[in-house]
Amino acid sequence: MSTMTDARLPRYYLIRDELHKRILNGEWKPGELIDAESALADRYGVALGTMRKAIAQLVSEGFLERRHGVGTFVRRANFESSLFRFFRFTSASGERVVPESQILDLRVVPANEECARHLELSTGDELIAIKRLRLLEHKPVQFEEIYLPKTLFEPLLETPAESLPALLYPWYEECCDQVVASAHEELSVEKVSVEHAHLLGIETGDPVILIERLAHDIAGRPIEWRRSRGAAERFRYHIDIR
Amino acid sequence: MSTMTDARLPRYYLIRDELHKRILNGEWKPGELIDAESALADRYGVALGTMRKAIAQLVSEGFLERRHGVGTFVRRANFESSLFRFFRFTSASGERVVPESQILDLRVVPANEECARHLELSTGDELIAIKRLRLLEHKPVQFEEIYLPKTLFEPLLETPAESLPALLYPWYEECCDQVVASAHEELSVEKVSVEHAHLLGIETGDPVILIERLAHDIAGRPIEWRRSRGAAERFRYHIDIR
DNA sequence: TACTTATACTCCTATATAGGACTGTCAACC
DNA sequence: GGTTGACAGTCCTATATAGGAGTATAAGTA
Repeated sequence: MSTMTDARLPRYYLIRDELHKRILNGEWKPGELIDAESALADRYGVALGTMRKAIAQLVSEGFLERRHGVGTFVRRANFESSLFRFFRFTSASGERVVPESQILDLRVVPANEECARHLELSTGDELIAIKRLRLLEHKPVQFEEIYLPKTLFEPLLETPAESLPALLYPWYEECCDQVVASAHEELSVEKVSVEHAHLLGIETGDPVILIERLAHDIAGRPIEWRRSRGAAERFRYHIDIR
Repeated sequence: MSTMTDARLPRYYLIRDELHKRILNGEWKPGELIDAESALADRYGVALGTMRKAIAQLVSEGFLERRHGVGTFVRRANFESSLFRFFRFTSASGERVVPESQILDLRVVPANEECARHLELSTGDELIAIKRLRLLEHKPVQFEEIYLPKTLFEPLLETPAESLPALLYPWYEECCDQVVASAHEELSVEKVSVEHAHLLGIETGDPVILIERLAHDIAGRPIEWRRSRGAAERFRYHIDIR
């Protein structure tokens, strides 16, 4: 709770930290109304403008939300938003679609060197390994290999594979108490292997997009390593430069 | 944008519009220093805080950039995030290099439907079309097709192709008074054609990354349409989410 | 010449204050 | 009972003012 504030930092920033702490330690819960900015300014002994700047900071960081004439609220965590950058499938009508999931394999395996490195484990540590196809209109669009540290995802082993949902992250949260808060994605292209061509229903030698993806929890610990392959043909990615 | 200011809008927002106009109409060019905020506050007859808020708005929109103790500048496009940066173009010593340019063709052509659409011209309007190879240690790594509206780039036609630099945007700025202020890039993958395979020195059927880029001036008018192809093997894109 | 210092300019933080704009509630009215 | 309107509470805009912090340049000094 250190008020050992570094005096060289601006005041509004120190107050941002104080408020931030009160959110993180649960004093103000998601969705709740916090004190009025004028009250907070008094309470912290700063001018209104300074308090507003501190709050504005937290708003821009996504922790708070203001409603004119009503109050300032702790923002509900908004996962689901788009922790995926690539492979966002859209239907003919243009809206986002979640491909169905068909589990091909689910077993406990010892971590190989690559998985261990990414998940920050030791080679040989137990992992849950999932292989699955993602389908759109019953046609395969993606083949995924997913690796999870067994210690964190025990409940998954007591779940029949058929009842795992297509969207895994909400399920991780509900059943394993593991929240994915950030991710790193790497995209490359390869010529499809015979095995993958067969799974994806494309010609041998066609290009596939390979996405390697490491997901982290709030504390930044890696909790899921995933490799997805899909036909490159329809793939598009775009960015704006300013 | 327009001075038909709606008095119901906040003042700082109206001033944002005024400043925005001065940027768009070229009074302040990209990279240039604008007036001090105190001077602007006087000039527009508002308090300093109000002017700062207007400027903050434009900063967050990416039009301006502040430098403490120095001044406020019109922001230049930052190509750090360009998709091109994810091609592995490194010299033997390991540092990033700008591939050399070898012009294969430069001529005036009538716009086809696709170019006309992107550049917001009419089919048949005159374009300057450039085809060139990008080389690294004398080996081709990228093939580019570039289309420019002839009316904006006349000086280019009086320049011998050999003397065009590898980096064109600074040259556009210097010789044609055209500043690239933003761009849109789209990535896709294709199996290389026989022609491109030959140019790039790769096997027929190998995957290539196709990047299409539309560059705009400060007012948002399209000024260059570019299509680049490079071996997918050298390409690896990565991104942090959240 | 080479280094230090002054200084003048920039943006940045912070205060105190006044009133406007928006929202939800509750009492008064028809 | 349903509508209206006052009201209190919230965030929002705007002003005026003071001094701090960072930067570049020019003047002064060894």
